[in-house]
Amino acid sequence: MTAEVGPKLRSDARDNRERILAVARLAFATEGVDVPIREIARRAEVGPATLYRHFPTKDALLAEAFAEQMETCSAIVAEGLAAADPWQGFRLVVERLMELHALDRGFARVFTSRLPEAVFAADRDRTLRMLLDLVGRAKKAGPLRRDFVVEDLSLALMANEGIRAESPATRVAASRRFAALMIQSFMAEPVAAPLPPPVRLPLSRA
Amino acid sequence: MTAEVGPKLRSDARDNRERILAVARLAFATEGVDVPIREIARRAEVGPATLYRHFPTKDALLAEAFAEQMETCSAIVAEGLAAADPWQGFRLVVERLMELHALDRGFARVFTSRLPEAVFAADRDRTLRMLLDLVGRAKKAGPLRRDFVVEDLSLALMANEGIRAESPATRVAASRRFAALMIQSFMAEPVAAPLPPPVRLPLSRA
DNA sequence: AGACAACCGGACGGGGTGTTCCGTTACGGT
DNA sequence: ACCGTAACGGAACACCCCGTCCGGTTGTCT
Repeated sequence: MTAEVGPKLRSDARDNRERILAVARLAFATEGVDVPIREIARRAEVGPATLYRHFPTKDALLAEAFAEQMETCSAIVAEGLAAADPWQGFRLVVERLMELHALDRGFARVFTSRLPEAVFAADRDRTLRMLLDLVGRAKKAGPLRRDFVVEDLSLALMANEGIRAESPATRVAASRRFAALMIQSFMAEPVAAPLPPPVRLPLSRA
Repeated sequence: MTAEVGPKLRSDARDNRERILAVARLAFATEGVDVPIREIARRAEVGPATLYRHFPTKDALLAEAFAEQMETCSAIVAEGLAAADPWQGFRLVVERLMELHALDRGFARVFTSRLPEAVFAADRDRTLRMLLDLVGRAKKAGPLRRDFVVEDLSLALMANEGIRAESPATRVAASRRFAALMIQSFMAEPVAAPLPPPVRLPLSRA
């Protein structure tokens, strides 16, 4: 997964490459995908040209930076699929996916778009297929409403992306409550369950 | 509301002003608030300077352009407040607010931000106060869950804003289903109700 | 009809972004 | 220690955005 040693890189080049990726991951996660390339280069103490030599385009950088997050997504769904109770598995998947997306603003954006041309398409489709399986089981087990479709989870993830807040902490808190609400709405024979604490959203500027 | 004749404008100036506003409303609604000023000027067949003479800043244009939408928001809540059944009123408010926000991308953004410095603050607060009243009644009447807070509606509106789609039609359709789901999750003693048709979201680029 | 004020639009300067050119540096094998 | 070459980074390119200034044009009032 994280190997791809490919062509032998010079030591300084390899260092730079990894430093750029680390900086980019942090920046994209906390500030979103709109962080300028130059800024990432600056923080990695590297010239813009160096960055472009390693990643021929911004999409390439995004793809590389989010590869592990994409992997995490698959892992989350796989884990949910492995749960004894399909409904609890589904529920867990929704909660953890939303938390992941709330923690990494950039990844959320990329996941619900098709920014890196088709780099993620395969992974995403694989994940969605697993999810389809899980949904089927959760319906058969009863608690998931029959008219639920996988697209509803995409919808929920997109919606989750709309939640903005000054700090990551409040964003995650808000996202948690939102996830709980969505799960409520996905139940076939719902029973009102307690929610995570409400969050006051102070109308950020962006 | 829509009067404010203020200083007598020359006939051509008044024409331009209204044309700019019409174009701006359309552009902001369909493409969001990030439409460049110059582009709006171009579509209104007017120079940039003319636009700036009428609206000294982009925020001023936004404020003026969305004034009527803001009014509509108040009207929607007022109407919900006037309904015989508070829960039906609340439900209607949620549905209509979300539809309004889905129809007007720019307004949704402005409503959940504080872009025009404090132009909308008063209206928004007034609307929120009415909403608070409605929420109280809907709780007292029973169907609205006790741990619901007004911030949950803000949350839902923000989330609604995250729903992107190529065409306004699919966006509205998706938003409608989303609203139905959210309403489900707001019920104190929920009973699974049928949902609007599911929507396939073809992963737009933006 | 004429004259003045108000209005118009093209052009300007300042700032920001993704991407590329090219002269310089320094790694690493001999 | 040496030197070929991979890798570097600052500057520059092309594009887009905002907000302003200025000389020409047009409406309106006498």
